[in-house]
Amino acid sequence: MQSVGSETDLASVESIEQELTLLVRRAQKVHLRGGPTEQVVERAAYGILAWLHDTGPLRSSELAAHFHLDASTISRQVAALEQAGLVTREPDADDRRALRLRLTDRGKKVLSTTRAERRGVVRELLRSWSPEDLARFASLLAAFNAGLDEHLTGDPHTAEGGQR
Amino acid sequence: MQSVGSETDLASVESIEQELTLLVRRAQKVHLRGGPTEQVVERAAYGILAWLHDTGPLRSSELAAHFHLDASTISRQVAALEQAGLVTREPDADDRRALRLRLTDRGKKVLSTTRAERRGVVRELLRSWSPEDLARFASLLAAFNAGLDEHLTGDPHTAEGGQR
DNA sequence: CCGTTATGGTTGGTACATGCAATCAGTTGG
DNA sequence: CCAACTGATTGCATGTACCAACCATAACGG
Repeated sequence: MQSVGSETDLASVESIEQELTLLVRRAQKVHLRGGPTEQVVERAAYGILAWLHDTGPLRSSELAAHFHLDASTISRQVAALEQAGLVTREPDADDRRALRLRLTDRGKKVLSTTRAERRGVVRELLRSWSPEDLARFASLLAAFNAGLDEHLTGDPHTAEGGQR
Repeated sequence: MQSVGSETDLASVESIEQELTLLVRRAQKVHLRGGPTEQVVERAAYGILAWLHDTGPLRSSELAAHFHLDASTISRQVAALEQAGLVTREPDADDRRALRLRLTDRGKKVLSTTRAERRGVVRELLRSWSPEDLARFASLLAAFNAGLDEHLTGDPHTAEGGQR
């Protein structure tokens, strides 16, 4: 048998599964205001603003692919963001069905304050961590996300218990 | 000043915040059936079953405290679990207002298959990781969760940007 | 040129997750 | 015994998400 995985590995996997379950449940509560006088940015909207900011104008479909969400979900969230004046939907010259989403100045400002606040919470949470652990955690999280992305992108069934 | 945090640390924090945002969004999709012929266990219900199994009979309020959720949320989810025959609500002898929640045999069976399936996905996702990284990720996640727990338990406001 | 099929996006309907406010029942301490 | 408290449930509102149906435009094939 090729690299069975020691008992220790299994214990790690079990522990990771457990902690992830808890994390996903609890982390949603760390939901923040867009700043002192700013409007609230929905948890879902924050991710969109951030990704739009970091990667430039995108189409709805590209956002949906990034988050592995249904197009309709993105559509509604984007509609809300536009309503709030945080993004604009410009017709795409190349394809008149499509729209390019772009942050407004207001959107950039709201993202910036919200992001600062969220980073502040994370920094506070990790206040006592060593720089090495911080760096490790960052890189392990990124690796995990990459694996998750692949898992969700590829065949959505291969990764079962084993046989089947 | 005490350990200002180097630029590298800041970059790690930013990266961690980013990855967590994505993780929380994406990880919810890894939602599984309770087994081949078993009923579906809601994402929320899985956590309850698992915690109940691992720590023995609990009250609703204790579950709510563990997950940092409102009592009403737990109440509904527990009602659904009872409906499905996965847990029982036994009157508590000490306090007749309270109920002790206990897994049924069926609940244990469903948990066991669901958990196996989830662990299978995680194992698959982490297939290529070194044992060291697995162990590190497990322990860092646990530490992060502990910090999160503390943050949510304690004053829900102290962890702002910094001064204030 | 049209049909046919494919693609980008929106809208209707539905389900789950969650919080707050109100309520009920039982407990505790004057 | 009454007041204040606590465990739990229920009503109501909101956010997140999916699927199915739909509209508009594109891309192809006669």
